[in-house]
Amino acid sequence: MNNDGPDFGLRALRAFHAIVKTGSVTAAATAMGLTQPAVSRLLAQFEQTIGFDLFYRDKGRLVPTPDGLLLFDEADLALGTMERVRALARDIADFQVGQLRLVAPPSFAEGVLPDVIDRFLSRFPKVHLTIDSRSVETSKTLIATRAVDGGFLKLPLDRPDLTSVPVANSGTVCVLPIGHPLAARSWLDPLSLKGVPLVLLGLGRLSRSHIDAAFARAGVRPEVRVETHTIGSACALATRGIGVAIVNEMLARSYLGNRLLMRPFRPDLRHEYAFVTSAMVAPPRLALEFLSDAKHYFAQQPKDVLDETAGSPV
Amino acid sequence: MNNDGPDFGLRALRAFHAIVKTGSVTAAATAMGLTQPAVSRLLAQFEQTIGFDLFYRDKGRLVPTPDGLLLFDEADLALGTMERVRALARDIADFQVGQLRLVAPPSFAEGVLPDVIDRFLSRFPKVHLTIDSRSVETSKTLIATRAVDGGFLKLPLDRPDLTSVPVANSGTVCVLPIGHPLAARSWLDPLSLKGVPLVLLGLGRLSRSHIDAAFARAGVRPEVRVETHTIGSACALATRGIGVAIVNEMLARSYLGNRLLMRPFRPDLRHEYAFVTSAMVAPPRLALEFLSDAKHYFAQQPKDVLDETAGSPV
DNA sequence: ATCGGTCCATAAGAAAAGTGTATGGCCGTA
DNA sequence: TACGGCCATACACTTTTCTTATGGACCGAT
Repeated sequence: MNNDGPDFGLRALRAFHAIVKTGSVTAAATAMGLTQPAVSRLLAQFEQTIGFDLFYRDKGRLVPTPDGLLLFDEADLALGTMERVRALARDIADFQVGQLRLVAPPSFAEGVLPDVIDRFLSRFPKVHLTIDSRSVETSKTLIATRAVDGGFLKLPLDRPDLTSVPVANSGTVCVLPIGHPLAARSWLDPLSLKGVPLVLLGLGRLSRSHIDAAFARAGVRPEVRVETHTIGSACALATRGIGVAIVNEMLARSYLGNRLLMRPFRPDLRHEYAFVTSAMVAPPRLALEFLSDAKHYFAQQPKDVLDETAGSPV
Repeated sequence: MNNDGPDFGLRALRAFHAIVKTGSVTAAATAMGLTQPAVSRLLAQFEQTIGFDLFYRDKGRLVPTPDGLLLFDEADLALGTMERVRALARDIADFQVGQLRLVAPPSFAEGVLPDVIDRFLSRFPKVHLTIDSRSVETSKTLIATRAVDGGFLKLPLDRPDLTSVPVANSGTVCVLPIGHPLAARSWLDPLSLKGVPLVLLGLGRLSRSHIDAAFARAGVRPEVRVETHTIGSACALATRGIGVAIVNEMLARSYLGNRLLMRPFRPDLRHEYAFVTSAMVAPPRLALEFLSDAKHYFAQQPKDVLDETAGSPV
């Protein structure tokens, strides 16, 4: 590196600065939280290092030399920027600055995340938060490559380069408009849905195959009226009476409005979501903080509509 | 002072900076002239001080975290300004920057100083040099109050707040045009100057009273044709045959040209000049350097015209 | 003039920080 | 599997830096 020129410590420069500012070694010492001899030595050593006197010793008092004043201006600047480094380090440590990039499924981002985000941002107002919605595979790649800091994905995960922490566990419900004949039942199963127009989503996704399997086991052919891809649209269709939507309960709640209601679907198909980060390295601290908020949020959410309506049908 | 925030050393910051720049602890260590464990420790300690990780430990390699990169930019700046402080300190030590303000009598500044200045400035090209000519009293005050760093004054000095170092010792000569009748003599005294038109200077100054006293002792009334105030003008008058000038020999040399010559004046009235600084504090280093050049200059000047023409008259 | 207070410098021992050598773990590659 | 590069830790040693104690110089006041 640059090895020319005198090499002095930060403390020495600070001592010099403080002496000029306060006008005496003693005052500088108290200002720095040191004893007077310590500062005296610091100064003496600093002067010896740079090779010229910073102060006249005038009857025991220190008076800056022209050289000293010349150096002081520059030292003032340098200490200022050092102070900025310290301040920045503190801010980073306190999450006063920073950036967090996450991915989450659209329904997750629309439904449950806003509350978590609200809490998170109130804790870290200065943090820049980004939440994208991508396809599942893209999300996994983004997380694994650390193009984003983390994200919410549905379990199970098939990739070893991802680390997951389960945060939410939801059942499956049927969403139907108020007044629908089946609304009288406290729960629904494939048999009870025989011939009933359905709105299903996620053709090709794992959760969808579970539904299909449940119907198959019951010997019922599902009357799929519409295939869609977001819970929001499925609920919108259900609202208009186009069909009964069979969806993730937790995510459906946000879209119920006042014209829809839920009834548990049986068998109990579970949807488990996890906060996922790259397995390569430790997740960013902000990601952990966000995860903490997410856990907190889910911890105080009603577990399941099944719990609320536990009991026998009608 | 500001005691909040993490306090880390310059070495730690430099180590962090070097690691990011070189990409590895090992490379940073060689760049800093340290061993790898030393830098490793420095980094570990730095991270502990600021409270968050600067690098991912990815399979044994260090990869900067976003936080680390954030801090790096600021650290880069700070180290840059620290480098500027070091450079300035070095320049000050090497007299690559600085200012020297002196005072000197006009004839001094015109006659002998240019050579000294030449030498001084060739040694310290970047130094800003100021030389003023003021009245003797003003000069003393300027020096004593350190409004200027030093100056050349004629001895003796009557003030205890000034420190003087004799640098030049000159005799008194008569300056007369070539072909003047008295040029035949190898020296002149009041008696030989009886009735000869004279050009004298410094009415009221100490040296003038010495000349008057010499004439008085010889019982000769000086035939003063012109009173003037600078040696330059006295010589100019002498050139035109207006009168014989009795002046400081050393200072007169610069004004002789090719139409004047000097003859020692007897009695031998000495003019002693000293480099004067404030007695309150040590003189600035640049003043001492200038003094050194002045001494060097006078050391290789012919001592006195008396020495050259030592011998008997005619 | 002497005394008390202030200020700076130095000495000496103690505490802290920094450094080098040695060593071990981890990973990628031959 | 062995080797080489990289990082972290352990331990002993050196250097720096701190505090306490002390002395000298100066100023103002009694």
